[in-house]
This record gives sequence, C-alpha cells and structure tokens, in this order.
Amino acid sequence: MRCAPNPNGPWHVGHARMPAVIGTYKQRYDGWFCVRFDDTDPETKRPDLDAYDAILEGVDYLGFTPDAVYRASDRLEIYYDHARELIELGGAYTCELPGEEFSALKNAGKPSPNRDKDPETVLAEFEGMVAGEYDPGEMVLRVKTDIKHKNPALRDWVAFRLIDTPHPRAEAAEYRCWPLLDFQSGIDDHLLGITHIVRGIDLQDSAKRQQFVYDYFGWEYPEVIHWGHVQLDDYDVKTSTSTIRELIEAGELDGWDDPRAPTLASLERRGIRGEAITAAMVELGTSTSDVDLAMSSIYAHNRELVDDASDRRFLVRDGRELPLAGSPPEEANPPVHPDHEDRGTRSIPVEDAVLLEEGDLPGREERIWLKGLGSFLYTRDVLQYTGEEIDVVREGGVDVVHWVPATGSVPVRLRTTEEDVLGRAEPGVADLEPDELIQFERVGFARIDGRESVDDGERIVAYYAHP
RNA sequence: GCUCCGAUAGUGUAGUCCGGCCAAUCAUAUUGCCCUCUCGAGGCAAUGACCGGGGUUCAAAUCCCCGUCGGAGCACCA
Repeated sequence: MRCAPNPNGPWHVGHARMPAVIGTYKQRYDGWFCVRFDDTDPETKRPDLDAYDAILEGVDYLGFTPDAVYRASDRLEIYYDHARELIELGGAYTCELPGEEFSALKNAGKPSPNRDKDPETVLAEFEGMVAGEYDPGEMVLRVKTDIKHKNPALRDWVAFRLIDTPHPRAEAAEYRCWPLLDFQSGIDDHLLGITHIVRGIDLQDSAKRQQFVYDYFGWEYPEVIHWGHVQLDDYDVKTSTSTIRELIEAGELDGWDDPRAPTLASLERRGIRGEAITAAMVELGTSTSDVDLAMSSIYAHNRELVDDASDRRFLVRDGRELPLAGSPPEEANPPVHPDHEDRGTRSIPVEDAVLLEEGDLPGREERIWLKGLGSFLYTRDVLQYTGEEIDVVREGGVDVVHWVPATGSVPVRLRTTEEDVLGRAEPGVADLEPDELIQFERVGFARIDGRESVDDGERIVAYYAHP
C-alpha cells in the first residue's frame, strides 16, 4: 500500500488517517507500505521543502516506519519512458488546443483534431515537450480514452503539461514537462507493486481514468476504495493546511504546534500519543461518506495510554486566596499516584493561606476537604481546620478540592485549545522536566513544555491535553 | 447541465454482498449510582439509530423502484 501525500505543508489531524489506516493494515496483514510524495506540480501546488521531513516525522509520530520513501520528482524519466511507450501503442496524442476549446469539444463528445496524428509525429512532439521546445499552454499530451464516454470527466484527459516554474527541489529543478497525478500515480502504483489503494472521494474518477492506461499496457488495476472527508469537532480553526498557514502568517497562531491548531505537531506538544490518534482513525473505518471525528475519541484512547504513568499534581487556575486557622499540619502529603502507593507521596508546605479555584469556594459555614490535608470549616472569612478524619467526606456533603499554598506555589501558564490560562501549581512542579506528562488533579492531563521568564521571575509553561 | 457515490443513536462503527438467529453490536459521549481524599481510573445502570414512500416476500436495516438530503468529479491541481 502507499501513502501518497502532496508535500505542501505539515500535516493536520485529518492527514493522519491514511498512514494510521494503511500502517495498521500493514501490521495486521503482514503487508508493505511506502510514502510516495506526489510532488509533480511545482506551480499551483508548489511543494514546501520542509514538508517532506515534517510529513515523515508525522508518520513516525503516529507509530509507523515506511518500508520505502519515494519522490515523484525523482522519477520523471520513468514517466517519460512510459509516455513514449504509450504513444507507440497509439494511446496518447499531443494536442495544442487551448484548454477551453478542448473542453467545449469534449463536452459535446467531439474529438480534438489532433486525435489521429500518427505516433511518429506525436512522439516527435512529445520529445519536443520534454526538451522544452514549447511554452506552457502550447502543447499537452492527452491519453486517448473514449471521447464519447458518458462520464465527461473521463474523456481524453491530460497526462503531461509544461510548467516554467522550476521545481523547488534542486534535483528536479531542470524539468519543464510534468505529468499530472492520474498519469504519474497510475504508473507508479503499478511499478511499485501496490495491491491496494485507499484514497479520498475527490479521486473517485481516477481509477476509471487510469484504467485506460492500464488497459493499453495490459496491467491489472489494484483494489481501490474511496473514503470521505474527516471533520474534527472541538476546534475553532478549520482543518485546512492553507487556513492554518494563513493564521500563522497573520500572527494569530504561534506556529504549526500552537495548541489551538488542529495539527499533528500541536497534539504531540500537548502530550497526546500518536497511537491514540491512530486508534481513533482506525475506528473511523473507511466509509465513503464524510465523517466527523470526535476529539473525545482521541482523548479517550490517550487517557487509557497515559493515565497509569502520569503523576498527580495540583494546579489552581485563577486562584482565590483564603487564610487558614486552627493549626493545620505544616505539610501535606498526597500520593504521587492514587493507584500506585509505591511511588510515594508529594510534599506541599501548607503556610497560612491557600488558593482555591473560584468554583470550589465553600459557602459560609460550609465544610470542605482539601485534598491530602484535611477538612476545614469556612467561617468568619477563614478556613478553620477541623481535623483529618476522612469520614466526613465519606458521610457526604463535603466537597473534596485541590489547592495550593498562597505564596510557596509556582506560577504556571497552561495553554489550552482555546486560550492560555494562568494559575499556580504546587512547588514540586518547578522541578519537573520538559516533556513530562502529568495530571493536574481535577483539571486534566498536561505536558510540561518548559519555563519562561516573566517580570518577577520564572513561570512554568504547560500544554493542556484533555480531561 | 452531464456523471459518479453515499445515508444505522450526539459521534464513530457492526450487520447490508448470500433477507429470517437484529424490538439491531461495540466504542465514545451524556446522566445517575457504587467505589475512591480527583470532575482521572475501576464497577453498574440509563439515554439514544436503521432518511421518507412504495414494491417483492411468509419475513426487509438487508433486495427493487421513486423521492429527499448530503458528498464528489466534469482542470494544462493534488
């Protein structure tokens, strides 16, 4: 099987579907798969040189290693040779008709006047195209199909055209005569021994077009299935490479890995494992209708992968300060992970005031349980310590909340898919290394990204993954 | 206008080819309960779907026709 991307930018989440599915099928059925960059348009779909590697990194992130990597722009001579052969078989002709004129004839079911040129003339003119003797628009090579085919999309389609803009890859910069996708991809699929093709519904007619070429050569067409488009819920930003690129260039996004961007780089930075994305994509199946991918599906898979390994910490977002009274312990020691006592406990100094999230503030004369510390009664504007008998929680009516010391806590900027949230975390968070994935209790999973300088010192930057 | 494809719960999916065991599977989501010092994990339960209309048949989610809705192609884009 093959994954044949156009390297016009880093991948968004939707792109993950192809490698996820064919990579999984490869593993399941002991198959073979390659990545083949179909980069045969240096002009309107101009390849982005950085995208080649970015895409291969994306495949790796999703958990797969391609068995081979090809670039169509390395293979022009192969396509030329097959074009010559096709011409000799009488399956193609050079045509100098402008696009609109041919289109009008085609829609009327009438052939181009060039259709019956003898192969010698066609071959000579094609060599002229390869040699750059024509200007763009002056000459194309068409595949001779069926000019009266009931589907106008299949009638005598273009196989090669001329493009003056040099290809961005130095290896291919000298070529001017470029094949179109249906020719290039059709030839390559056979030559590379592809047995199964998966592609989008936008290419529904490709197999039918390419079948004409396969018939001329006596080749057998691979099995092919088409699937619909994937929409993501939960994102404000459209899942489109060009839209994301525009937002980045306009400064509205920080880059391809901005947490608000629906890109693979963004999910990776948020601490979401590629396997979780792969699993969610495989669950979508290969139906031909458009599908909506619920991000919660990716999150559910990721939670299963990371929950056990993620240590717990407290983070209070936009905290409200409450003084403590009644001589609580000087230090709280909640477990590092509630399901793994052997990992030990954390140490959080208690001080004389704590921060709570606004939604957790107790009402007057209400009791509240600070996790890992004990129970308090909110009375006369202070939290009065009333002991550490957990029974009060079991009996009900006492909320269990997370908290941090008012002054000993460390500032945190938590970047989410919607906005950046400021908060303060328990002191131990200052010692976490970048790339560590933790769970802020009652907030959600987050990946420690690094530190940044602010006016009065340093701040931890974390990327929010999901609840 | 011409051509092609699709339609099962909020979302995805199984079942459709070879009609009955489908008052419809599983996952996710939401809600409630149990457990737990988390709104995480674990356990239990509830919610919720065959696009509409005809036809064939003893029997239709499944086969046929019509309609509706949605998607795609008709490029010197991929």
